[in-house]
Amino acid sequence: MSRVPTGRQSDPDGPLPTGRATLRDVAKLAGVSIATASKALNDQPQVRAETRAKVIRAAEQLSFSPNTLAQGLITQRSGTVGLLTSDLEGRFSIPILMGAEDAFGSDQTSVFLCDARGDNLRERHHLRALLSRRVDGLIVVGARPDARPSLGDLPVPVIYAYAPSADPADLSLVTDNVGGGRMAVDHLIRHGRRRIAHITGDPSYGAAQDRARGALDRLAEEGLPLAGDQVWFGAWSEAWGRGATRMLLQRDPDIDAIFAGSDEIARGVLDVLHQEKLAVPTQVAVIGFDNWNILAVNARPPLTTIDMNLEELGRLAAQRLFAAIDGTLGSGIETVGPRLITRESTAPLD
Amino acid sequence: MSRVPTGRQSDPDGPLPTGRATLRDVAKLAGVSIATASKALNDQPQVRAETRAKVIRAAEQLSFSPNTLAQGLITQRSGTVGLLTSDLEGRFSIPILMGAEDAFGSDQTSVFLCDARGDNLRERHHLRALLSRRVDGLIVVGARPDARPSLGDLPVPVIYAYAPSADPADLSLVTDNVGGGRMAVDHLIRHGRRRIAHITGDPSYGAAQDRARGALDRLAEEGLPLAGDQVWFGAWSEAWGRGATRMLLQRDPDIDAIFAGSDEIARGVLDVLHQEKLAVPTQVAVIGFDNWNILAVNARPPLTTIDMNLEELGRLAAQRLFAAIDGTLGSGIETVGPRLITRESTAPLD
DNA sequence: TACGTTCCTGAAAACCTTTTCGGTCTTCCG
DNA sequence: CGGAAGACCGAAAAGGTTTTCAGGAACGTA
Repeated sequence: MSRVPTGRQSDPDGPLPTGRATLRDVAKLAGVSIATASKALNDQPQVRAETRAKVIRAAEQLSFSPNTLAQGLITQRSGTVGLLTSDLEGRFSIPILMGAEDAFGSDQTSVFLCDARGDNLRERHHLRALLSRRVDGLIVVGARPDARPSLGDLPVPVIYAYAPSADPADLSLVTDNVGGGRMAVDHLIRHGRRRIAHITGDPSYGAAQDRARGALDRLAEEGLPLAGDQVWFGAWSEAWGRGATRMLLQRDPDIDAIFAGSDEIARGVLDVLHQEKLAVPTQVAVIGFDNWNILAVNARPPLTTIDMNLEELGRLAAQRLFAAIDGTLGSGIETVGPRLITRESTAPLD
Repeated sequence: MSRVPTGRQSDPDGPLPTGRATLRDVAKLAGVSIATASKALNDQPQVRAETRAKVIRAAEQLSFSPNTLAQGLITQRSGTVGLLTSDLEGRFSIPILMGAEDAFGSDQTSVFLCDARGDNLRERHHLRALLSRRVDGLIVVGARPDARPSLGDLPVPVIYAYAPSADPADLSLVTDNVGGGRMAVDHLIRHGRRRIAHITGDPSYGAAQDRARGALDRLAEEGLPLAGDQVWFGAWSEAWGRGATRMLLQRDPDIDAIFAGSDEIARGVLDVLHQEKLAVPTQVAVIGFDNWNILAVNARPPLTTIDMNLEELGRLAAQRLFAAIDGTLGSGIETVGPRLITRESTAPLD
């Protein structure tokens, strides 16, 4: 049974609009006025069932599809939002984007994607264009999880995702890196590991600091020392994972677990452990961070890791934005909890 | 020196619109009619310089930004295009998207991003929504580089990128996999390799077949046999790369180069070569395919690979689309040539 | 038959901009 | 000084839809 597109909604079963029929055409074909046609298609009550059926049939015949531009003009709502990102190629904006796309039903809201490529000027360009297009709201995804400058006062609600706004009056949604670090170490401890080291990336990243802090907190609670005497900060690369692991093993050959600050680093760690004939996970357990599938699943053995729940973050951003479009927007920083993905690189110690 | 937004263009130096001023407001403030205001801001000639200045000043004061919806309604051109993809998480749509975004100047055209997640119904949903939004054109990015069903006749031009349309009346832009395979083997031959093997992915992928064909063609030209007696088809994974390499070495320990059908596979190949104490590139050269940075750059040693030039493909798609919006669209399949990225995993044999 | 309800329908305004076309004012030439 | 040409400006229509409000038809009741 096939219905006609009504207002914003649309019926996937109907034929695709091949022409450019307008409401006027539908009305003429149905023998009613434009006003009646509109009401019939939008489920307004003041139209007789028989008339409605006539209109619907006409709309189907012409495969009418309402002009959203005109609707937006009159309702003062375009049904679009802008997603302004700074690192499309990076792996962070994509899951967020998917989560957001998911949360806005496809026929309710469409997403304009803009990549500023880290360039401030380009960001302003995009912003101008989006506002000109009368987007109903904006999601800003930063390149790295550290505070970024606020866009200031805009005529539409803005949500900062992944990278929080520097202005506490804005609403930001970020991942809980402290909790993630804690969760990683907790998992290792539960599996009987006692000599846990931590190799991570660029110390200028708040995320690196936060994950380390979470890890140290959890160790402290358990009265355990950090193996290797220090947090091994470096770079977010496999090469650093390899180098740090070598140094670490030299200083402290007795470790039984390594918490890597990213899956990339974890790959380097695994590589050197193999070289040194240390069995994973039986002798040394390894846990990564990010759940970057291509790296984690293909690792040898597949990598236990912390997933930052970025899709969830995107979904949440969309929901908050949606709520804010009518009502008023909150402020401050909200965090999204991480999730442990267990694979084979960690296992209970016998 | 600061100019006001004029028509479609906008000035990044100007203040961001904080309010919702309309042309009427600008006209009133400037003491002219709406028509004159419009003409002044759009660089129409029939307005005195002095008047124009007045209007521009007023527009600046109100930080006016024209309502693109209204413009679209009247010009019958929304200044938007839809990008309909099936694998956002995959690595293929992103570069294409970036190329396309790049080619459409940000203030000329904005991109609606829709991910159908491989679901046909969802694709039709998105399509309906996009047509309702009166996009000026459509780029369809398939999930894998094999022919996909055509969307049929639509009121806007459509370009199929990466995965060609099954209907030859459509215009498709794809990468040249045969050329890529040829280029990879050519590179190895030029570096003095004579015993070249090929390990690749799922044989049901046209891309796997095409790359293999290109490789074999080039070998034949040189009168060289394929080392390992066969093309090693399997899966697009590191694990297969590892497994195939082991089998290959058993059958033919004397190879001096391996062409991997993807960077993922190449990583598996490298892994086993290390285990077997075969030096790369001095004893065995390895070349990958895709130039997937995270895998290729971090490899040990960094991986020479074939880049499919996907950004270029996206840029080209945007250009073709742009041209088609006024004129008429071509048809058939156009290919984009690949590019060799030389890193350290291949080197001349002494 | 006249009148008050109830139910439907349609005319028209509104959203914001672009563009055409007619009108006014200046200027210059004869 | 009269008139033509040119420069500049504004009224109005158009684009496609939603929504308000007034009017018409059918019906029941007195």
